[in-house]
Amino acid sequence: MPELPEVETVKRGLAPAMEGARFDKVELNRPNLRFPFPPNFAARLKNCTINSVARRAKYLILHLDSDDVLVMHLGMSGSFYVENKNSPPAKSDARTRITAHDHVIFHLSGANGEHLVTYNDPRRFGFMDLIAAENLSSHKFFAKLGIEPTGNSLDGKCLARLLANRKAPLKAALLDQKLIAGLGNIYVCEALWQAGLAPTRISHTISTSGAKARANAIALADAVRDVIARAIAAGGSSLNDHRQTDGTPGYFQHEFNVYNRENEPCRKSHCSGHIKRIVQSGRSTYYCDSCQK
DNA sequence: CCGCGGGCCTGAGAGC
DNA sequence: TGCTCTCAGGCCCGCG
Repeated sequence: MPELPEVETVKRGLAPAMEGARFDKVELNRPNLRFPFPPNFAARLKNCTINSVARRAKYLILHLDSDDVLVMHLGMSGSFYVENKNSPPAKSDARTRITAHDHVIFHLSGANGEHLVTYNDPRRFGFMDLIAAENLSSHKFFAKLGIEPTGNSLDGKCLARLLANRKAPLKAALLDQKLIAGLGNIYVCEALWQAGLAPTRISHTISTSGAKARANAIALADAVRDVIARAIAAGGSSLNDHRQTDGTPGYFQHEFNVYNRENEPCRKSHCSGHIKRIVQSGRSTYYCDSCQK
């Protein structure tokens, strides 16, 4: 599922139930997800209090009152579901019928009440790990991550610097977490369309030298930040697996301009092109070859 | 160092 | 109905 906007949506959904709360019990329904759980996983969490819920790139990070940090990744199909133990869900609740692949259940109690937080992940590409707090920033998950596309720090100049000397097509460069952290297949396609740039274009042609290349860099940086911000505001995109923590889907898929729109008309004003699908580095790319240059 | 392809898993949907 | 095939939002590893 999840790219940055989906993980950010999940983070915001988890925070009210988790921040300040204590793990009363951790149930594991299998020994591993993508990787085995770390040794004594449940015991090391039990009775710990969660100081804060954070996100870096597509990782969820729970800072605890112990020496451990709980790091969680949703992989392709992971989702969390939050229930208040003392107020059962309404009959119309979006999730009640789904129970297969509930691999981890956190039992929590805190100032906002008692909650069950359930992790579900059909494909099990997600994982959970405990990392020593003092080693967090140097850990291999985080040491090489690039800039966050939220806020204002990713501007044209910064982006041009990241793309300098790169021969890979823009699509591959934007997917590289070491350059920009958190973009995935959907939002890269959407940002390139919004910026009017072809996904096949060689990265270093976006640069700080020359007025046109500079304008391209600014347009692309603006498009990346705008797409991510709008997707977060919409609660992310739900194709198959992504759910907000109350079981409802995200809504940004209704705002897709290219993703999953093969053969449909381009939505850029005055463009009469149609959306193409090609494969780059083994992944689908959707774009308009009429207005993306 | 850089860029690419394969593999990890299950499920949904298309085509026969 | 049911089989087989393809594809899916991520990431790591190893190769050239």
